[in-house]
Formats: sequence, structure tokens, C-alpha cells
Amino acid sequence: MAQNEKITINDIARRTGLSKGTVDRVLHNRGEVSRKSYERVMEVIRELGYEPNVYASLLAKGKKHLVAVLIPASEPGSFWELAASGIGRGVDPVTAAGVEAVSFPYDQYDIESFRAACAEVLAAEPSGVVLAPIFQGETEAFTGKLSDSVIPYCFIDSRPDSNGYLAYFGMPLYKSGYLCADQLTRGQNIRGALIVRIRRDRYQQSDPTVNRRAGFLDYMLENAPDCKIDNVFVDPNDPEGIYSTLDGYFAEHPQVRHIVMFNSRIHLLVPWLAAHPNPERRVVGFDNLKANMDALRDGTVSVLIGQRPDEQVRLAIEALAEHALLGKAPARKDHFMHMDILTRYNVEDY
Amino acid sequence: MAQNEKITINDIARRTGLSKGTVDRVLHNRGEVSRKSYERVMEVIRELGYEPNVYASLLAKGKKHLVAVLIPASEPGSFWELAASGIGRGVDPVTAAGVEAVSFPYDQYDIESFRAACAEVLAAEPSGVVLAPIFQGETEAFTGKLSDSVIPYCFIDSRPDSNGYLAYFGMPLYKSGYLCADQLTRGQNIRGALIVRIRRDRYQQSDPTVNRRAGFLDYMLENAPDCKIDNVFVDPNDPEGIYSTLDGYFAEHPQVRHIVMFNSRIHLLVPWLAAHPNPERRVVGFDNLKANMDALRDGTVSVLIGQRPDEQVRLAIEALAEHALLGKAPARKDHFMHMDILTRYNVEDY
DNA sequence: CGAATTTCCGTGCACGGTAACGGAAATATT
DNA sequence: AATATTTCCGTTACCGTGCACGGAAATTCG
Repeated sequence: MAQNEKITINDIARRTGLSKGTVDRVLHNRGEVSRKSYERVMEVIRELGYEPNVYASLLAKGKKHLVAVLIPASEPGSFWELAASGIGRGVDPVTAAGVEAVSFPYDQYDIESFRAACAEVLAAEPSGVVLAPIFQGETEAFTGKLSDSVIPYCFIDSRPDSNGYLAYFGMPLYKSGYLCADQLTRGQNIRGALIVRIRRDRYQQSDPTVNRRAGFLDYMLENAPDCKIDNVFVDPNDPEGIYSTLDGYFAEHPQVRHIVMFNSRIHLLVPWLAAHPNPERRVVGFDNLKANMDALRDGTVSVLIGQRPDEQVRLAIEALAEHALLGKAPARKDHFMHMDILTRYNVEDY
Repeated sequence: MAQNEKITINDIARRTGLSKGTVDRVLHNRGEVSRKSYERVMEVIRELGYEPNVYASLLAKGKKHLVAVLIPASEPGSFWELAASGIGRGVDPVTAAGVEAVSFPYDQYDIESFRAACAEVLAAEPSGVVLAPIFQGETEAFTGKLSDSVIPYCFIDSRPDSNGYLAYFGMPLYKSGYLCADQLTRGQNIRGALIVRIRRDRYQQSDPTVNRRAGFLDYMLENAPDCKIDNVFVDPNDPEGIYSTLDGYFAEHPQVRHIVMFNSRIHLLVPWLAAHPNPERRVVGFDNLKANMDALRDGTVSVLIGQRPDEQVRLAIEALAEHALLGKAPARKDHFMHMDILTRYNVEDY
């Protein structure tokens, strides 16, 4: 299986009668080469099908590429912990190819910490940035600076309406609400359902759950128009409040057996659910947090819809690595990830 | 983010008072070095924490690593076509790191073609081999030869009871039957179900569906003990026979509304299913073949259980690449992949 | 003890590309 | 026309390893 002889930069230098210095200049178009020579070189490159030798390049440059990952700090058991696990676990091929991914964590409730992390990223002069658009305004400002410095960036999780990003990796939010409704109702025409929500007050953060709820409600409108849908609001930091809220609601609506949350915190309901078992009940939530998966295992939650945040991060890093190493942009910009349906029977190997 | 200065082979040469030639000799222990020098070099290597520069090494050797992928030919619309798509789509990081994956296809019904493919693989002197153990005896013989040549190999799809492989990537077969039963019955205590099977006669091939069926039957025993389970056998190359077989069965058992197949050919039932619509019916199959996904979309199939064969191949290639480049074996040997539940609502982004 | 081996090790080029340096040729300026 | 600038390009010294070659030192042999 001998390779067809590899074309080197010297081959095309010889062929054009120029020197490899000149060839190198056109390859990285850093100027200082006449129009005529430029075109001649490009022609021969195409003709011979030259492809650069990545190792030689990396070796000569002696420089590792840096991909900055700008996501909220990974508190134990949080969604962002899952995302962070997609960053270079062990020695992966990306690392082997000379790209190092480094995390720049910030507090997702503190816009100042986000600004600080942005500044750090810029100071590190990365070859690419992966980020989740948590703070809308600040994200826009930051990506503007990245564009100025010609640093490509990828969005994960959700995506603003801008256009300068290299790629986006995330779940189709509206559709995930639709899927969620189908898993909750199993296509049956149910009569009542409860949506448990977390009140958002401070900060103009982006909120992926809005689109999910929209998809959910559209499904219900089409498939279970008679279903009465209630909303209750809870505070994630007040377990007792959650418990009493559910107590209150179900005292009034004992017939409701379908419960759903559109954020990753379905596990907050576990204490109440475990204390009030009901084989007829169906509970659907999102994201494979440890606590959520445990709830799936013990039966308090029926279905989780997962989106593999670690894969999103990995794919984003890979896209940026390819761009940095080979200058290639991915064929598509938007990559909507598969929505994983998790039940107690397939959660083990997730 | 400056790296801590990289230790080179020259550093440890200087430190030991020897030359880089000698250091190189101990690094690849190819002899011609005195006991004393050897130990001194090893000591300094450990002391300074030397790690070889992969690019420089690869560049100097001028050799690309080859990973051979030994799977059945990817006929259009087949399971193995999906698997083959995991081989270097475009310029992936593995390729960038200097590893090329090449497919060695064979006819899965022709043991001679398998033998021929094995011989080709050996002749190509690969750094690693990915293979699916279709022919049990031949596979054993082949992996024996690989072991003799110290070539690591990974199994995908299924796994023999041997022990010399580097890693295995596949679906947990027994569990997938269990999951399948749950998706088919939705946990309800149904009264009847039909298993459509393909008769295997020739060749002693490995048969993943056996374990699936075992898992399925165990679930039914535990959760729907009164369910009468029937089996019919069909020939994949005889569409009309399939049609009439189903006609015959359902004429006798009009009350049965649950149908399952444990191989990837559920799409074979589509003509009959489409001609006899029944909103109460539930059909579950395996694997995301194009035809299967189409059936999901138009509603003739309720659920597919997917295993991402392309990912299995990709992961196996990556494991071998890491081994070839860095000499590292994966932490675990057996990697049971997640079982994807596909419905019409999440099939689009798969 | 001189010659023939063997053991052990240093030297130097190659791998393919990068980029600084300096200089010749072309063009612009006085 | 002489000088000052650009424009354009060749030369060259690396980057860190691999490996062939040859030779010094140690050992064995006659």
C-alpha cells in the first residue's frame, strides 16, 4: 500500500523555478510575491495536488494551537459540568494533532466574571473559541472583538441570531419541546399536565426553555387540544418551597398525572415524587445530569431528553482545530444534534 | 499560556554527557548501548519527564500509520454502509494526526472473500485493525496472526469470547432486547406479539439477534407473562413471500398489534404494513438504515433502536490511532454504546 | 604484544516546512 | 542620472527525531 509519492514544497519549487521560500509565501499568502509568480505557484499546486505535511508544519512552527472554551464554571452535578467533560479527556486525537483546548470558566450568574473571562481569552490569543451565548449583549460585544482579531468561534447549546460564527452545535430547541410532549403523552389525548418552571428575574440571559415550551404547547394543541396545562413556579434554592408548591398544586388537581420541566432541573422534584408514588404518573425532563439519571433509574422520572453537551463541545473543538490546522471551514454551519431519549432501560451506557 | 519548556532528546543527551544517537538507541531499545549508559539515560528521562515529539518522529520516519477496517462491503442501504461512513469522512483529526484508515471490504456471505481480505490486510502491514467478528472460526485464526505480528485490533458490533483485543465498541445486545420490549409494550401487559425472523442456514456466522431475543423474552416474562409470542420466518430476498406470510399470520391472529424484528431489516415489512394501516399497531425494529428511517417518518414503524455503527468505527479507529501514535491502550476494553431510541419526532437530526 | 573482533558511541544528514535576513532588480524620487 | 524606496525572491538556520556510517575504545585472539 505504498502511498503515491508525496508532493513536497520543494517539488513545486523546482517545478516553478522558484525557491521554497517563495512557495511558502504564497501558501500562507503573506505577500511579497509578484502576481505572476503567485499564479504560477497556485497552478502547479493544483496540478500536482500538493497537500502540506502537518507534522513538518507543526514542528517548524513549534507552536501549539489553543482553543479556548468559554462556558460557565462546572459546578458538580450541573449541566455545564457535562459540557466541560467534552474538553480533552485524556490524550485525544485533537491533542495529538497539536491543538490544546483550555477552559475559561465563569460564573453564569455574574456578568462581570464573564467579562473577565473574555478578557483572559483575548489575552491568550487563541486560534479559536467555543462559547455558549449566555449573556446576550456581552456575547455580541465579545464576538465582535474576536472577528476583529480574525479568531473563529463556534457556538454550542444555543445560538444568537448573528452570523459571524464558524459553526453551531446544539439541540433543536423547538423540536425538543415537541418530542418532549410526545414522550410525555405517548400520543394519547390526556386531560391535564403540569409544567414546572423556574422564575428568571435578574439579567437578560438567553433562555433556551422558551423555545422548548413553544414546541411543547404546539404539540399539545395539535394532539391533545382538550388538555388543561398548568404552570407552577419554583425556586431552585428552596427545596421546601418546591415541596409545598407541589403539595398545594396536587391537593387541588389530584387527577393530573403528567409533569414536565424544560430546564435541566427535573431532579428538584424527586423528593416530592418519591414521597408520593403513583404508577400512573409520567414525568419528563431534560439533560443527563447525574441526579436526573438517578431519578430515571429509581423510576421517579419516566424519560429524559439528552443532548450530549460533551459531544457538542468536542465537535466544536474539532471544527476549530480543523480550521486552525488546515484552514477548512465545516461544510454546514448549523449542526443540530440528535435528541436522545433516555429511559431506565438505556440510561446505563449513556 | 506558555508551555513549560519542552524537554527534547538533546536536553537529555547534554544532561547525560552522551549523544542524541545513544539516547535514541535507548529510547527504542535497539541495543548497542552499555548497561551503565542505558540506566543513566533512563534515569534522566524519568527525572526530566521527557516525552517524545510526535510530529518530529513522524516526520523523520516519513511513515503514515495505517488502520485497516475489515467489515462487510457496504451495499447501499445496508447496515454496513452506515458503519463504513465512520471511516475518515473528510479531513478528520485522526487523519490530521497522521493515521489513515482504509477499508478492506468483503462479502459477508462468502467466507473465501473474508479470507482474501484478511490476507490483504496482513500484506498491508497495518498499525491496527478494526473488525467485526462475522465468521467466528476465521476471525479467531486471523486475530491469532495479528497477535503474532503484534498488531493490535478492535472489535465492533459484536465481540467473541477471546481476550486479545485492544478494545470493543458495540451495543449491549441482551439489554437492547430488553429495551426493545419496553418500547414495544410501553410497559403495558399486552396479550400478543409477533417476532419476525430471518432464517439463517448457511455458514456458522455470529448472530447478534440471539442475545437480543433473549433479552426481549426475559422482559416479557417479567412484565407481560400472559403475552403469547409468535414467531414467523421470512426470506429477505422474497418480498412477496413476506407479504403473504404476514397476510397469513394476521388472518389467524387479527388481535395481535405488536410486531418486532431483531435485525436491521424491519423495512422489509413496510409494504404489508402500509397496505394494512392500524393506528393501534406498534412496530419496533433496529438500526437507522435509510429505509427504516423513512418508515419511521411515515408512521409504519413506531420506534427504531439505533447504535451508531459509524461512531463505533470512529472510536475504534481513534483507539488504534492513539495506540499507534502514543502507545497508550484505552482505560477500559469494553465500550458498550448508548442505545438510541428513535421516533418520528427525533429522527430528523440523527 | 600486535592484530582482529566486538562493543559502544558520536557525527551528520534527512524529513518538510517556517520565517528571518539580506540582497538584486524594478520602480520612484530628487 | 544618481539616489532612495519598494517589490520580490533566494539563502539559510532551525524544529526534534530517526538512522546510517564510521571510528574509538575495549575485548578477544593468535
